[in-house]
Amino acid sequence: MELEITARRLAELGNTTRLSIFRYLVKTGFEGAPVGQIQKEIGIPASTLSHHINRLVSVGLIRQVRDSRTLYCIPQFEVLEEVIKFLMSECCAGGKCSSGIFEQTP
Amino acid sequence: MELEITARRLAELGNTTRLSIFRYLVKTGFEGAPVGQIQKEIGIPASTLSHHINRLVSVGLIRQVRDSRTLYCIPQFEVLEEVIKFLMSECCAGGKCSSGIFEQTP
DNA sequence: ATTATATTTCTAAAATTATCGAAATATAAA
DNA sequence: TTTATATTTCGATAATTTTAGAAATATAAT
Repeated sequence: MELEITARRLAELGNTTRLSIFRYLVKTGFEGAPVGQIQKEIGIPASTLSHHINRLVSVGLIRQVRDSRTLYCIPQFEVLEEVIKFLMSECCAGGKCSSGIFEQTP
Repeated sequence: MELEITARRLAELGNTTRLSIFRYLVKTGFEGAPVGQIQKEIGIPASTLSHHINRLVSVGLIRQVRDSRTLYCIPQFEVLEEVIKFLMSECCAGGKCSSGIFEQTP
């Protein structure tokens, strides 16, 4: 179950366009950014952008809030954290990582 | 460039079968496991498994070492680390994560 | 040499994803 | 109420991925 949802989230992040979108949103922080602003940044047709944003929303990596005509996309840091945690579990946490830079504080 | 390769790696991890494979290998640690052992664990046809393993190899998440007839698959923790680092950059490192559990040691 | 084991390559079908123009919807401004 | 802005839905096509049986290869054991 957790593996399934994590795989889906990783898959959604595993596309250049979507990773760019998500990264841009992360850069904008907690307020996120309107779809139109993302479009200016990424430079793809609105329908294509909408499709990719929907996929990110579908796995919870983005939440949307409407302010009149403008639809804000807000990155869900907690969800990203869950993904990172999954990747780290049994790896860094288990002391298997070479560098140790991800050692969790006890 | 970094975004491209990271997206490809995320995409490879973003498949239930491959994530299971990779996770199993991570569990086995630095020695990794033979293809046949993975097959017993995951339970899919050899040709399908071979395909998925190849994809993981293609992005560097797995390295293969042959010992006579047996081909060992070894998880590349450093590569996984790179992926995690990318996801964390401008997020946790920038102090945007809610929990702070990923705060890097200064 | 023959047989057994481990794994891959080939091939082909089914499923999913990506792309984008055109039309539709929703909300606000004139 | 007409027009403009912001974004989505529809529909269709191209591209990629997934799946797996059958045949091939590679290496070792008998």
